[in-house]
Amino acid sequence: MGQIGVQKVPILLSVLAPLEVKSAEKNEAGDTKSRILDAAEVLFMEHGFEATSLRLITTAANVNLAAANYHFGSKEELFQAVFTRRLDPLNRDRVARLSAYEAAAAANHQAYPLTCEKILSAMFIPALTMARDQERGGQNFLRLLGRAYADPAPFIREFLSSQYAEMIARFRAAFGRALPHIPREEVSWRLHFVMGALSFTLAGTDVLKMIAHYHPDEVENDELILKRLAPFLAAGLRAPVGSATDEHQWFNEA
Amino acid sequence: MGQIGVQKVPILLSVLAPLEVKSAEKNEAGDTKSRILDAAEVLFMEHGFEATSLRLITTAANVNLAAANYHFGSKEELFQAVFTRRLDPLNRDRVARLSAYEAAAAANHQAYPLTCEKILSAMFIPALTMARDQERGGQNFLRLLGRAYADPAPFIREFLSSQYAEMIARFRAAFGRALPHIPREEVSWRLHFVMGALSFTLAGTDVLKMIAHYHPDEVENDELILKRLAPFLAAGLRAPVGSATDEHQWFNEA
DNA sequence: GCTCATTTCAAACGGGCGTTTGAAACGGCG
DNA sequence: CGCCGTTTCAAACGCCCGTTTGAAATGAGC
Repeated sequence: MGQIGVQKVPILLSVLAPLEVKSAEKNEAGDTKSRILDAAEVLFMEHGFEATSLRLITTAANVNLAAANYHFGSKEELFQAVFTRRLDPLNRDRVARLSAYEAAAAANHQAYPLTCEKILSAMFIPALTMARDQERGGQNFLRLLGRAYADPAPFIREFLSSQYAEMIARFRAAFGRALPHIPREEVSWRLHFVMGALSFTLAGTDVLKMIAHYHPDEVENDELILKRLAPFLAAGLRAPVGSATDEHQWFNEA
Repeated sequence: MGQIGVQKVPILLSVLAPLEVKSAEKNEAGDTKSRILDAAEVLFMEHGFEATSLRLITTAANVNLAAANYHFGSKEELFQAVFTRRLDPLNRDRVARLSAYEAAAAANHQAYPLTCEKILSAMFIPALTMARDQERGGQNFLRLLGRAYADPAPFIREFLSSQYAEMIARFRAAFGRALPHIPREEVSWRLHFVMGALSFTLAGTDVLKMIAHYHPDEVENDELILKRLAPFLAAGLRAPVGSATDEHQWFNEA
């Protein structure tokens, strides 16, 4: 009866309790909470937030319907839990990798500042590592992430914004140093475009499958896709900035 | 009683009927069908497909709930009607503009093939014209479009895919001619990235407002944003393709 | 073996959903 | 006017939703 209203109690107690790993006693992998998170990750990715019901999730996870509300409080909090589980470590890895690159470059005076390619690889390699690791969600989570970027629900936007704040600030600063001849504001916009192309690509929007006459084995391999995306983005980041006179070239001719 | 089952009847008859423009006799602009489309366009953009109810739409449009099903058949068909009304003319404009550029360039032998910038402007200018025209949906529709790209609902993906097929084929061919030294498959992927960055940008995902320290007047002005996006994309399209040896530069270093 | 906090469970609650219905209102036309 | 196809309307249908409830099961510690 005392489960709601003190939502974190189950979590805290399971931490304080002695570490009993209990092998795998349930039919599926993991305990109830993990099974819910795993099922929710896949179903949110496939159908979106609104179209995925708690009944669908708990049925797929083979747990009771009420377990979702018991462990996570609400559907929104479950959605956020799905993200924090993966996104927090991912962005920590990205920042750590960028810091490692910068430290190594600072030691070797010639290599500072970092190139755009090097900074992009600090963004991409952790994502690729995750995509290759089925136990960390594989490509499911990256597709979910790409789609969440375009979701209009306010709580999703605010949540992602807060989750990304630190990482974005670090990478904007790095790109600013890599592109000293480009105005800071332009760098900000280009970072925006980079995130857009990246999330759109990771989301795997089959809408535009026809755009790329891909080989079937490629679309299942994020690594090959990102190897195509990275040179594209690096060149865009380094592009000369459009001047006021370019305006006519772009938008005012006959 | 005979309204369902022959969904197009109201449309056909209104065409066959004598042209009575009837000024503006309703309190809001347009007839019932247009008012539903206008309200649906805004609400789908703000909340997405699943989270927008027909009751919300018909209330905002000041029409009876049943009018939505009477005129459009179902919620899905209403959604598609919202898109065809804007997207069909938009993509027709794009293809027509590209054809006009190609015809003009063919007359002037020096200017063939078109530059990437010219091809991109054939994609962007019609979108900008629409964004500036409040009577054609303004920026609302473009944001809706950007978000629909990432929507997982199968009927949305299939619908957009069919709506874009012709335009994409034409532009892929144009980019292929503009970039003869780049493999066709690579061009396809880069067109995919272009569409991603474009739709992500048009969707105006406030999630990443913090990425760009934008001036408030800029975020409301798609024209300025696209002027930043176009040079970025043109440079990416022209980027040297990553070779097998570049692989190590990107993803296998320490 | 009893206690008691934690977790699971079946059932229900209230409400919003897309859609359908049948009657009423409208409007051009013989 | 009376007809009849078209459109509007209030009401309802059946369904699924997120959440809550209170009891049953569980299991470690005294």
